Amino acid sequence: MKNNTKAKEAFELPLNQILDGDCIDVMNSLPENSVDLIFADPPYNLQLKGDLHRPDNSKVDAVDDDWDKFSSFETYDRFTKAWLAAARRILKPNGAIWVIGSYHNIFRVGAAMQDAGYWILNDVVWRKSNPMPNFRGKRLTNAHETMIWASKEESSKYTFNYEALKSLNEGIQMRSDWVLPICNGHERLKNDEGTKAHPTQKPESLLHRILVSTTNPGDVVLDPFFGTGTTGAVAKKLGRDYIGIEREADYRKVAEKRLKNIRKFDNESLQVSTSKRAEPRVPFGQLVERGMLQPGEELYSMNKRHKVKVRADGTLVGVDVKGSIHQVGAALEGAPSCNGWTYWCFKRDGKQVPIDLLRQQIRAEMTERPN
Amino acid sequence: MKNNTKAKEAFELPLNQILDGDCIDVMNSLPENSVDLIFADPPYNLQLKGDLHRPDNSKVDAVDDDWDKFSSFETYDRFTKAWLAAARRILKPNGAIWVIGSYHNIFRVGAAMQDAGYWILNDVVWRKSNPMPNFRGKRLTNAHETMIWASKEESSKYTFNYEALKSLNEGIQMRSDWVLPICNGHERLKNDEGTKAHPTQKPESLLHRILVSTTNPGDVVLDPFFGTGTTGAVAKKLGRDYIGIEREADYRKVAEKRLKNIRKFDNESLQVSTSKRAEPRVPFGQLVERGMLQPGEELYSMNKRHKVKVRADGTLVGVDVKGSIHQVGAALEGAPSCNGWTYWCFKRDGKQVPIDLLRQQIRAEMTERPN
DNA sequence: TCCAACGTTGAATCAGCTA
DNA sequence: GTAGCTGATTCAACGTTGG
Repeated sequence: MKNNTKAKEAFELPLNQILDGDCIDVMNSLPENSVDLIFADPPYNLQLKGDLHRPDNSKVDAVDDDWDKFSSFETYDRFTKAWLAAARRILKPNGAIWVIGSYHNIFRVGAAMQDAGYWILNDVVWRKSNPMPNFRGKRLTNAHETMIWASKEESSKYTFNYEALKSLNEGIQMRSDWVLPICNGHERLKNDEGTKAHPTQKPESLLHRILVSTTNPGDVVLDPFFGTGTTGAVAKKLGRDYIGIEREADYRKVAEKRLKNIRKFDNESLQVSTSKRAEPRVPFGQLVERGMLQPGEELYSMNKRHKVKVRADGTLVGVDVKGSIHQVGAALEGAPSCNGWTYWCFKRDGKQVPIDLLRQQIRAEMTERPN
Repeated sequence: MKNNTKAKEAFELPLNQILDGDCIDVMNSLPENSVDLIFADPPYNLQLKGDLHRPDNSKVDAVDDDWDKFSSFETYDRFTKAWLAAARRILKPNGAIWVIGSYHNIFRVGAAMQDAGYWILNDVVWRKSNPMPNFRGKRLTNAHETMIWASKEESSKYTFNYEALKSLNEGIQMRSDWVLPICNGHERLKNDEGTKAHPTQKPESLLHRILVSTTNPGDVVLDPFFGTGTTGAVAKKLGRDYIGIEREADYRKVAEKRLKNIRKFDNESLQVSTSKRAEPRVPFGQLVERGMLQPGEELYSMNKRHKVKVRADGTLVGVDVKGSIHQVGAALEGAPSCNGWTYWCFKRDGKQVPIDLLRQQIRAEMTERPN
């Protein structure tokens, strides 16, 4: 949504494409402040092999275990810092990032994110409903992966579709632990030999929840470790623009083919539940101006303990208090704040009616005739 | 088991006591290679700012204690490295450690553990069955904490009671995500004023599972951030020796009293009761996320009188009505309530199929491997 | 004594706009 | 930048009160 036009004008973003190359180089070639969301599934560094990403190209001759271990972590950390910095540069000021990992790498990644200035919003556990068991019985079944959701900086006004997520969860606030199956069956992409095309293909359900919750239609979503393109596939279905970066030709090929066959859902289905916050603000004074409430008319608190009078300027006056509907409600309740819209009622035909009903009438009129 | 006699001979360990002082100093005063397991619940460095109120205007009693305040990440990292090093020195070669934390600190702690030479065995998610909600609707409910289980070094022959844990879990391999309630009710210790004695008391069930799985009777368990002594209490019940370190006199006092009243279980009572699990709740949104139903797909009422469309967030939209499967069903029927699962059908191969069939599929997957 | 209604609480990085 | 005002927002357990 919103202010993505400026950057696009200055430098046409390569939308809905898969870019070939090292993700750090490619991200550095993109304009700063141009991307709404980044989803990153970086190498997990499972065995700390030297073949990962090695900026200095030096080959480590392991002589001593401790030293080798240290240098390997260091190499991984350098790589992590580099791609996180490149990613942060291209994020819009209100942009956000998701990174997924396992215990092998996620602690280093999370610390690097905090050090880079990202502001962690939640860590989210993907609890796999069908994980691989621990065959040797030497440890617990490794049944989850960890995702870190962070904004570009502490002050970022990040996107969070609270109501949509609540709807996805049958009316109960979504928690930080998500139960979803791993990617297998028909969804799991195979290569020409019939074996899996990518070792760690993520399920579309995971990306669905991420994109529905933290992006809006039309947003630009970038994935620096695109793989077989799950991020792009879900983004396309959901009417978001994607940018994929992948240096392995085999993966790009599989992803291209996959994306070609994806169709966007129709617009109506992409509408999600919104919160009251998103609705237009209606000043209380408007109810008086429009004659929906008369100056001098009495309002009653929900709990029937308090009575006040409406004044011509849309303020309320009671015993020893006057001010806005919110201020007077808070003062009478001795509360730090009060939502006057849901606190006050008026009388019609002998019945108590919440004033919020009048606001809803005005809002309904506004949507009938916008502007 | 275990060769703990040697160290004890040279320096009598202060077993089953609470030691007063800074945990780093105290640990440094203990002999090296002398402890079987360490459980650590260090300060989380929450960095809370203003007050937080619930929607009913009551104020959240936040963790604002001085012991949780650090001036910067750097300060926190120095503290973390120091206590982790002191802890590692006193661990036996085959010893192990558990550290618990939240996203505020756990990534820094995990990275520091790897840097210090600990070998991570699992990260374990404590999924709280009754977490505090996110009152402002700005993020996901922070419904879990993360624990890191690590051995002193890669080559350590750590203790893992696979079979005991499996029987704790009704015969199924224990996973890395544990569902346990937070500590409240009678278990929550109060001070003389009737308020909570410690802001972050951990549930005994958590320590029970940790000690059963990774220690043996007679092992020495050390807790450098003892607080009100949950680790000691469970250790005593389970016939392990404990060493607590706590610098706050108030906490020590509460813990002393608590521990005095604890009795060791006889072996028979170590059996845990297994309760039948209720059928897991499956949100309708999950059918959409998983692609079992597409956004835009049409659903039909059982009586064929109504038709609606599925949206990306798991809500339905029809003529003049939108909401959850239950809400829309009730609205269209003019009924006070409606079970959407049995009310709606979708079409497959020209036949009407109840959506409840899809829920049953998901439940079947879940019960293949319950936690 | 029991049940329903109501109140309390928990490791929390919890607002956005206008002047 | 910041001061001020509007006004949006909660789930599961446990405990207490009142009939």
